[in-house]
Amino acid sequence: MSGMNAPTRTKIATLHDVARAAGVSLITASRALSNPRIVSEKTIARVQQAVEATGYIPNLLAGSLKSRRSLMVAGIVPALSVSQFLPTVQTLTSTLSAAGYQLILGQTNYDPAQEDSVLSTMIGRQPDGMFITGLVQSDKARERLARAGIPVVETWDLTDDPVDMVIGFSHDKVGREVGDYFRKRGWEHVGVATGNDHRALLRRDGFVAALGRDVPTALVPAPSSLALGRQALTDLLRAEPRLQAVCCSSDQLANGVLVEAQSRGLRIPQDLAICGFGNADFAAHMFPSITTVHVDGPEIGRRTAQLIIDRCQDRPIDHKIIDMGFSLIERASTGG
Amino acid sequence: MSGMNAPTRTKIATLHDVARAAGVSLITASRALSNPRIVSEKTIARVQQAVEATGYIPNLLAGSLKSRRSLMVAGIVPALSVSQFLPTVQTLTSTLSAAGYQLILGQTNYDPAQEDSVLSTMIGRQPDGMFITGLVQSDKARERLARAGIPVVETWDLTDDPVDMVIGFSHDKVGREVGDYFRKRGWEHVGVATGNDHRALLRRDGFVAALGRDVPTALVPAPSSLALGRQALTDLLRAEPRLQAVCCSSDQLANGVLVEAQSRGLRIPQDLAICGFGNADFAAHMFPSITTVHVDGPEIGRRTAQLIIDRCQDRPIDHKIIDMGFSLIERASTGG
DNA sequence: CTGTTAGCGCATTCAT
DNA sequence: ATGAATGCGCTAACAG
Repeated sequence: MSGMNAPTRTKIATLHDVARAAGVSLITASRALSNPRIVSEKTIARVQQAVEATGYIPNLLAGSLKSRRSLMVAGIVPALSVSQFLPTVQTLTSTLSAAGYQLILGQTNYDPAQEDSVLSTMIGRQPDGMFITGLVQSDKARERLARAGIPVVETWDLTDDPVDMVIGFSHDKVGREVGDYFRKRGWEHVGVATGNDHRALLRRDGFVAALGRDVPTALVPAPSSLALGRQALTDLLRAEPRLQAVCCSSDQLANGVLVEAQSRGLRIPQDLAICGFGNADFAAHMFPSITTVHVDGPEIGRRTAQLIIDRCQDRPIDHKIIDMGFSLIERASTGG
Repeated sequence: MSGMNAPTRTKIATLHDVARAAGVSLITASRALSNPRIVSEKTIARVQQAVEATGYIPNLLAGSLKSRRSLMVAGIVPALSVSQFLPTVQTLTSTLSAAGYQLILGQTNYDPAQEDSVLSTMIGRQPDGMFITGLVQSDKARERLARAGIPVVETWDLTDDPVDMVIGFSHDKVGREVGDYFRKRGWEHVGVATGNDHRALLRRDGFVAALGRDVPTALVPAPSSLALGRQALTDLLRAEPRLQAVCCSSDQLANGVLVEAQSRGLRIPQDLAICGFGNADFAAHMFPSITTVHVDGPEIGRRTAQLIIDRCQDRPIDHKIIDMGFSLIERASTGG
């Protein structure tokens, strides 16, 4: 099996071949496929037949170049493994797909330099719109995006000054609401387990502000995981053996804290209360179920897609800044 | 804020503008950017400066059309939420990215009709290669892929007759190995919790074959989740109250079975043994840790990327069929 | 309803 | 080391 090479690239059918096989002009073949209403039934049938016969698949690169519509939307995520964003990307993809658009995904790995380069490459592919998790930080990137002249939706955060549109919620407010909740429950010895990404740290700041005092914090690298949650609780218990409650920056971390607690024979919530973030699919079904902050990820994806589609079809947009809000869901892990 | 419209699309700089600003010809500007070795330093500097001044971003659509290299690789997954494949897609993306290629993702939602249409659209975008989870089923799709004349890698399964290349493992063998393990452990009352996707069912068939007798089976819709695992155990216990061990088609399901068992006060593994599949990141860190079948997902992604890159650069490929194998990892959930 | 002409932005010839 | 011409495959604009 050594020395094998690529299959011989047989000549690929172009629209030209289809037109010839159908006995019509190039443009008629083109219209029969992309705008059939203005072509006679007979012609359409003959073109369809020619397509079958030749195995023609339209070259979207060429079509997009001429029509200036690529039917692609670029999406930027920190990493695919950040499961937090998956439901959003999922509905984004489906909604776009239903309207004939396709998503091309780029990863930044939480690295600003990569963000800039990925963004440029993406723009170079001439997408009709752009989805971004978080806010675009660098001024250079903001300007490039603005100049691209396409709809851009920043998500999972809020700002008064988006590149174009923004749809998300305030991480500071999330932190404060959880902080208030912890304060009201009267726990004295509280800890935080948080990823080191920008938005998680914003939530932690809000949490601390609402609590009115600093608290022991276990900082773990993003993306977070169950294993990191176990480690975080281990660290927190070392720093504060009397720990009563832990606020986590994700449900994955909360899950890890829960498992580590159970492995130490701690009862949840009597010995240790746990709060997560994100309302992941498993949070409601753990034993005990996990108190968390619900954010409507799927809806963010759906509305982002709709905003982009509307813009592409020149429909007016009502609001450039959309606050999706959030809600604290009290479950068994905090005795709710 | 009503009636807002798209930002006015300012004229976007093309290579023509850059060339004019730099006082060189179009092609010299092109070479300065994409093949700088054959251009004088002075010229390169002037072109770079012109790029900065104009904010030029190359139109990759146009470049790809002419050069017949899009630097894109298409990937097909059942759904992004199938976390099983995420590590593979992750390394695939990174490895491709390091070589200058970008991944465009398509979802089939486990629907053959969607698979065909997504495949065509993908081919139309002129990718330089294609990654597919599972084997391509329909003959039509196989032929289209073959005609596209690009490297195609089917993954996470094996076959003697791939469209082009295949890299994965035998699901039948996985099922048999787990079945043998269960048989040797001497459990009498055994159940299966499985997703209803093709590959999971292949593993179940192997499991049953090795066990030598049929067993109660809880069938859940793909993609599987913790909640579905809880439901599956509930169903299995109703069918067989004396249940001693459960074989699950994913670690997510196994996790759900574990949680449901714990919520019923069952001890793992004394009252119920559990085996998963996939060796998800959390499997080793659960309490108790989950026995599972390890598959090297990241390596599948890496090697797929390498195969595609090698083909694109006309390097010979050693093997078109690569068996990655798998290994049963015995952990606490089966008393290992 | 159908056809002709032109050109999207770039890279691959071939020339110098 | 640089440039002029050509065309990738398709669709928008204007004919008929």
